[in-house]
Amino acid sequence: MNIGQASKASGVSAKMIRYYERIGLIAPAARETNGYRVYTDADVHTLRFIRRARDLGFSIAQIGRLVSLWRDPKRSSADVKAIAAEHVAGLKRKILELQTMVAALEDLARRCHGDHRPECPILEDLEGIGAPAPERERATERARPAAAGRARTGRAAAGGLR
Amino acid sequence: MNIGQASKASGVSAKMIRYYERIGLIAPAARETNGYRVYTDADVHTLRFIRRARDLGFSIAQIGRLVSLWRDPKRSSADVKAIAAEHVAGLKRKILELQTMVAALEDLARRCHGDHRPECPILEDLEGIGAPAPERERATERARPAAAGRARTGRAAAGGLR
DNA sequence: CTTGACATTCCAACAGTGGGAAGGTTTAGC
DNA sequence: GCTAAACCTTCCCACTGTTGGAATGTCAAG
Repeated sequence: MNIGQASKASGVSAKMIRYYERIGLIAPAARETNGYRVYTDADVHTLRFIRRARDLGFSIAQIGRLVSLWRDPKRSSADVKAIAAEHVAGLKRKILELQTMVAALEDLARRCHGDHRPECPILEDLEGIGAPAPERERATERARPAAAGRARTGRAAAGGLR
Repeated sequence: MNIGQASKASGVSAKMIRYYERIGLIAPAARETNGYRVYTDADVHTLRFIRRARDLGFSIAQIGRLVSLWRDPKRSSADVKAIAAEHVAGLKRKILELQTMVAALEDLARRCHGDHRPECPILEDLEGIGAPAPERERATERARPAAAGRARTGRAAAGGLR
């Protein structure tokens, strides 16, 4: 089976299959004399596993661990469950973060007339009008009780969630 | 004011300030004779605006539009509101996507013993045991009613959501 | 033999952000 | 006046995944 067939059969694009091979998530495929990669049904099975795991939002690193466990007959289901739990925790953190944004935005949007006039509570909020205290160094010293800091850090980390 | 002070005053890292300048989100800063960037209070104000917008999850592109509107005295609040609404819609889509994952994962985790034994419903799901039909081209033809397709596309796009 | 559908590799881009190197400046202390 | 620390500058790389394209090679059908 060529990469195109494996792609169709697994739902993973050929580009991604090559990428997964390159980063070591899957073993290098065998090659035909012409250099074409060859795939077996077992390979497709693995690719489908990966595809499904990606659909569930697991990171590549987590999928690597899941695949190892999957291949290991002596695995403990506890180890699998731990990875899932870790991932769920990350998802929930992310969801909360997004929900916080939605709540703030919907509140602002509700108060915005949304007409031809320029006055707009959304811009006023971004501008910092409604901020707790108007001191000069507000942005750093600000009351934002660690929420700001975590939002920052969380952003990079959360973006890395996937 | 040097970039370091502007960074502290705005809560935007110096790295990011330079980056925002490079991609054109903010105008190139004036330079001192030594080549150092100089910032005014107005610049810091803009940076704080951007910072707050990032905290609310707006993309750089959206922030660019928001800043333009902010600067435009003849703006319509409707335009601002539309950007916010667009963003909220994206956030909600993302939240739903993540919640769907959480629901599936929690269901699987609930059914997983999580002990020393290898049997694991989580791996079985990933493997495709519970899949609707075992035909060869399941993954592509699959009933996954556009949810998979959107998840795929949505992933790149959603990753790009913020 | 040509054409089209494959395959290959390599390079770039996306969104943001952090890290660091290699170099120039300024400032404070001595 | 010298030195060290704390700045600043530019440039390149990394991350996460995924897609796109270019340049080139191969195979099958007409």
